[in-house]
Amino acid sequence: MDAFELFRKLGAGAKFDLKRFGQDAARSHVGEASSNAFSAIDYFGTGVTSRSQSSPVELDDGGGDDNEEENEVSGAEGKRKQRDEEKDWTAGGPLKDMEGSGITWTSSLDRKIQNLPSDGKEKSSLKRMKHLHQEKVNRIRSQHRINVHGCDVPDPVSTFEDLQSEYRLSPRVLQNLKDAGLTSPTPVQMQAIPLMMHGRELLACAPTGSGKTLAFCLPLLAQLQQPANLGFRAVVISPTRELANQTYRELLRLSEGVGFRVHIIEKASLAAKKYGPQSNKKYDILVSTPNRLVFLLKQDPPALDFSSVEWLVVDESDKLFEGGKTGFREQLAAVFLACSGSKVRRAFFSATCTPDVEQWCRLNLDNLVSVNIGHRNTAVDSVEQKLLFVGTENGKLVAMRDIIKTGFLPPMLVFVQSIDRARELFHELVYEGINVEVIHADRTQQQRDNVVNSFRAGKIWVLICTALLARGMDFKGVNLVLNYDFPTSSVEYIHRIGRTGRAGHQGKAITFFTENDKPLLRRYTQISNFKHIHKVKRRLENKPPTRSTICTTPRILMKKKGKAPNTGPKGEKQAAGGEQKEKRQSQTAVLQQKGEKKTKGQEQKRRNKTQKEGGSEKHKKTTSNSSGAKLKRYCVCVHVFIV
DNA sequence: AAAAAAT
Repeated sequence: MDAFELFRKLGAGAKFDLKRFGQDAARSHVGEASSNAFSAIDYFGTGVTSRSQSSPVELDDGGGDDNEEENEVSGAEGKRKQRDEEKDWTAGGPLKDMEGSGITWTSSLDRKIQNLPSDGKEKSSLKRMKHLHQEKVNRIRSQHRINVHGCDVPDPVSTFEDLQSEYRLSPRVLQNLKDAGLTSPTPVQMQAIPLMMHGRELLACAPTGSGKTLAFCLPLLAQLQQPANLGFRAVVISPTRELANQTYRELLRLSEGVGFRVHIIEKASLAAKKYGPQSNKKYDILVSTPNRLVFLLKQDPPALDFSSVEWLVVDESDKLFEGGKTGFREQLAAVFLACSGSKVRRAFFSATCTPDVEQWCRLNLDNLVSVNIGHRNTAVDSVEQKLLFVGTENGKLVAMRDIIKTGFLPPMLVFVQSIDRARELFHELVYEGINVEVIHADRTQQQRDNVVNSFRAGKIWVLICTALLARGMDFKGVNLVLNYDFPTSSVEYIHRIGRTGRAGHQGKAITFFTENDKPLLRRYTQISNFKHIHKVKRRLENKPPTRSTICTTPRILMKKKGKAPNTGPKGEKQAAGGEQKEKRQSQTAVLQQKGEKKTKGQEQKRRNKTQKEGGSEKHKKTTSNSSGAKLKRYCVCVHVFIV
């Protein structure tokens, strides 16, 4: 097996994480179950939801990746019920209308059947038609690798137009879809949209870049129908502000001309006035990270009213279910509690799903439907994955410079493990004459926003980032994801490389690994023979080295964490600033060597602009060295690929 | 294990 093959395994997760992480997750929550506020029974047993709990349906995801879980349905009773329910929906049995939704689930075929005269002979032929219809539905599902589990599952929709005819999606929204260049639904959209339109609670698991955002945004718009002055009727929760913002923008785009009021909380302090209970202006849809919601809900009186929420969407649900002292889990629980309305429905979406999340959904959601697209917890095959042995930390830098020098097609995302390492790598690369930026949670929101915008605009070629950007972010045309630091789990790996190869496009991912990462790699892949990987190492070592350039580097990269004692955040920043200043001069020197002369006037102009944008000057200075035009030139003159 | 998340 060569490195490539090995990596396939890593990404495709054959033996990779499923059981291991499943067990880990289960283990880490054992102690919590009784005390954690999110513990299902404590939490929802308090009569917060008045819905009748249908008996849990055994969910067999077919992947066999949750075998270690105890089966919740015990005894013959449960089994029988499950069989009955399955029989019901696979036979395409008649369905109840959703209360109050006014939407009939009945398919067009069923309507036809109802309209026909019903003597005995007709009936039997109709039965046959129904059977054929069900076969067709099954074919569509298997063709798109849609796996559903649950009872009374509506048919998937094959076109967006069907959403208009069957679910009264506004024509304007349909037009907005078309304007955005979206012509037909992706598999997760085909199945999840009808489900949400029927008010069904669901857990949807679909690969990165497969259109999950649209899969919940469309039904929100379609089901809320039109703006109402009721306060928030739908809430979407995301793990990062960047993702929340992206979802918000998506909702704005889709609802353009429909008059929905979509909102995102920018500053919690301003939030209360804007749409607190006493405010006149009522928004329909809210997108936010959870903690600021908790903050607002906790105020006395609460600055937020979630009593009219009809839909609560939890994006990246496995992330938001992370427990522990500092995890999101408790925050999520508080938000759930605040949605006190009787008709609140919940939907969970993610590319990866832990048994933990699934079990919670199974126990707590009303008549859960679980949708899985393809195999669970796998990397998308539209990403060409490569694994590169670089020996040591220094080797990473060598290989990184090699990639930059040999040529690559920007933009590229570079993932590192920690904020410190992000800073360090940025300092290393700032002088390479490329457009590099860095983003992590320690930067100001203004800086973060600027970086994301510039990256979207193609002004940044290399963006160094932490896990902040690992999930959900949809940057069009990221050509390469570089895992500079080895990901700490398969789940993280899947999300990171999922920033490329989206929406059917091709992408590339390279992952560096060192001697130190081997145990991790071995653990993930259960591979003990590194013979072939050493070959890769040799190849790298035989390359005409760019070694002369690394002599300035090790000091920083080898630096141990927790280095300077008693430097608070402030002291640290100042120190970094000083360092930066010093280095900026040397950078200028490099640039001039390369013939990138700039007049003083230009320089000043740029600086002013930078300051107006509120970006950090040190960063902006490097990125603004190059405009879009220069980027193009770069793309042309460097040859496309690497490694 | 680290990152992210309110003011």
